[in-house]
Amino acid sequence: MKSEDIAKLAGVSRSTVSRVINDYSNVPDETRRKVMKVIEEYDYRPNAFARTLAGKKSETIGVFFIIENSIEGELQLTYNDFYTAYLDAIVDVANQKGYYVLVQTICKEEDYAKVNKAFREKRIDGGILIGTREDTLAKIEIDKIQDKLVIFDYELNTLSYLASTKNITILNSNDEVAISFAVEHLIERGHKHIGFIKGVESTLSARRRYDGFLKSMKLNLLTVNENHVLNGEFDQNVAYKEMKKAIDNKMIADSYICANDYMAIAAIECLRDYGYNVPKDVSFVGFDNTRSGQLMSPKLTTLTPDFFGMAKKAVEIIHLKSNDENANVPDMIEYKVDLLIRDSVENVIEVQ
Amino acid sequence: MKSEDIAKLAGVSRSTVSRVINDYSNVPDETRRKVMKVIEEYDYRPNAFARTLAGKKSETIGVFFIIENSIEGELQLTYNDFYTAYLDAIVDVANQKGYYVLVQTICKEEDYAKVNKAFREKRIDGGILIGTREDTLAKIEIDKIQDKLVIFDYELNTLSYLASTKNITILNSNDEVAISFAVEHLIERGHKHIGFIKGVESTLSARRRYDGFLKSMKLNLLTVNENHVLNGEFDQNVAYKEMKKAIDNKMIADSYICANDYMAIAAIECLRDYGYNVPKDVSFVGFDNTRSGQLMSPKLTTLTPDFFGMAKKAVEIIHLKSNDENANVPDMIEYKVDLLIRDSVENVIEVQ
DNA sequence: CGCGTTCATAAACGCGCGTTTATTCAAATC
DNA sequence: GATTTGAATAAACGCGCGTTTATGAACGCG
Repeated sequence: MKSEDIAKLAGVSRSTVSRVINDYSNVPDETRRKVMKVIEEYDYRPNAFARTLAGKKSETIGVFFIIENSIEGELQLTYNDFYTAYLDAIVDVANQKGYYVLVQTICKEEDYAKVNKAFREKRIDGGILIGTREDTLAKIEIDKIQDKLVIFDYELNTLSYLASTKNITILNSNDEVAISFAVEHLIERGHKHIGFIKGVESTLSARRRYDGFLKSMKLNLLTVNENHVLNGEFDQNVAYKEMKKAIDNKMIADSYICANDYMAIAAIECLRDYGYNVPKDVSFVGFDNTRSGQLMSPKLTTLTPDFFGMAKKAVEIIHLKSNDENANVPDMIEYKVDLLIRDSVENVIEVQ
Repeated sequence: MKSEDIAKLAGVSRSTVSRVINDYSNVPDETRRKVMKVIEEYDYRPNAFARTLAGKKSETIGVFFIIENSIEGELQLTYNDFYTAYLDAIVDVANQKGYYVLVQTICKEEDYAKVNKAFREKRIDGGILIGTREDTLAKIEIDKIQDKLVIFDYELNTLSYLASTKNITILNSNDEVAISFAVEHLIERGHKHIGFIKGVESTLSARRRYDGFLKSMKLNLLTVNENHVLNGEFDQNVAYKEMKKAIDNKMIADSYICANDYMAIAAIECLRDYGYNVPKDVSFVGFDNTRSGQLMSPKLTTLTPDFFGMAKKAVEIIHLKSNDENANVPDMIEYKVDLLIRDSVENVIEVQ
């Protein structure tokens, strides 16, 4: 069933059918109704390939996950809840707006070509990059696709370069403010000796989260004890070992803010293994709002990025830009991260 | 840059370029090299839309998640680890084989039209259905797309109908055998009073897992204590409440096999909340190998479906069928589920 | 009545590529 | 040397649709 068939059945020409489908104004109601009736009767849908070939948008968004240190034969996305959370939100929002979503993972050096390929072969209207690293942009044909790109949580140090020369939109979680929520929450509950478990320092997220911690502590006139800052490298095993060291050295803080949930969970496990009670002895605040943190006991108090907000904005921006070359879109938008209070922070009773 | 440009630059006709690209045999090495050189020099890629329009495959696979009881504004896929695990594996395998992956979620009644739409508009080479329910097939244009469909974990009671009349391939996890692994593992470690936490009875998974439990217990000459069978409905909150009831009635089994990890985690939390130790007092085996089970303490012993195996086969079948109408593909394949022994099962010391 | 105008719509062209058919030219056969 | 054969490749057509251009009918006005 193609538009020509519809035209014949409706007793009009193919171009009239096309005008009806694309909602052009210069077609009388009478004719429009006649054509619509046939279209509905035969449940006709235009071929998306022919449409795109003839110049229409593909109505498809590409989502590219850049995953470092991926392990052959292991699940890549599932390993990090926030990857799937972003994807989940994007699929939901995009589908609502009538967009198709194409998913690709970039694990190896040569996988970067997938981005260009998707833009050229599939004519995707826009691409969302998640997990972008410092050198990522050098590996894709940035000039050709820059104004169709939305990047989540991109590296700060290249940000100024980008904003001034490229037409890319960056959506960032405001990690610094997020951490200040955590610090203030702990202070309200009587904590003073607040520690921090850091992520991989080469990433934007880790740096901003730690910076936010230092700033917020200073602002609240609390000192940071070096021994209470552990380097967990975003890795549960490393976090466990670091916490073990702290236990051995008897240098345990009242509470720890962690750069992600997984490190918090590992540290809590470690403390438990050596006889401590969480949250009674030590309190914890995580980051990312993973399912694991939600299910554990005590339920982890954590900081939750605005997955839906960012996904929605990303789709909107791609929609806007693909329909208007000169659409005015900000270079960068920061998204608020919410504190989700659950059960891993205890009230500290002051000793008089 | 299109094939015509390449043709001019190489001093041949467009059809010769096409023959080179599609690897036809009737083109001399000399000519082939000449054309290839120009193609590489300009990094030319044929337009996928034009190719598909001209009759080639779209080289795209659709993945459809049917999600019941989805909550507006909540993450759909992330809520169930195994959804993302399947997706993860499919993206990985499909990308390796040069396929694009299109993801859609089906939450509402009208979303079922997305399946037909994707097949017609996007000419996807095949579709994978995950979370299929009894009435799903009635809601899609099954006749038109049946031989391009692979279904994961489909309902048993309609299986015979399907296998005989439709050309659909079903990939199932062998849940019954899986549960027998769990039962035998518990027996080996000295458990005799083995309990079970059931899922939603209307689903294939829940039924097969419980059936497997009953059969395996019988086979091993153990009796099932009715009070040790809890109905958790695949829901962590329900599982918690059911376990609470069991505690109140002092009817706690030595160990529980759970129809999914989330119920196991909730039940363990409940026991802990009321002073029991897991695994010392009560042991647990979960199902699905979620990240949460991997991270908790004690690490959950669980049954893990063959995500990669099923994903690989699904992609292979779609590839096969889309290249050979009469390809001989089995109606159903059962996949082995592995027991992943971790720390949530204790050795029971016999009292002499 | 004759001519310019406007509106509805039909016909024609192009999107980029695969494939079928036609053409060319050289080698081989008689 | 004339004719056939075959390989190489150029030209032409179709995939289904959007869009531009052309056509024709209806209308208004002098």
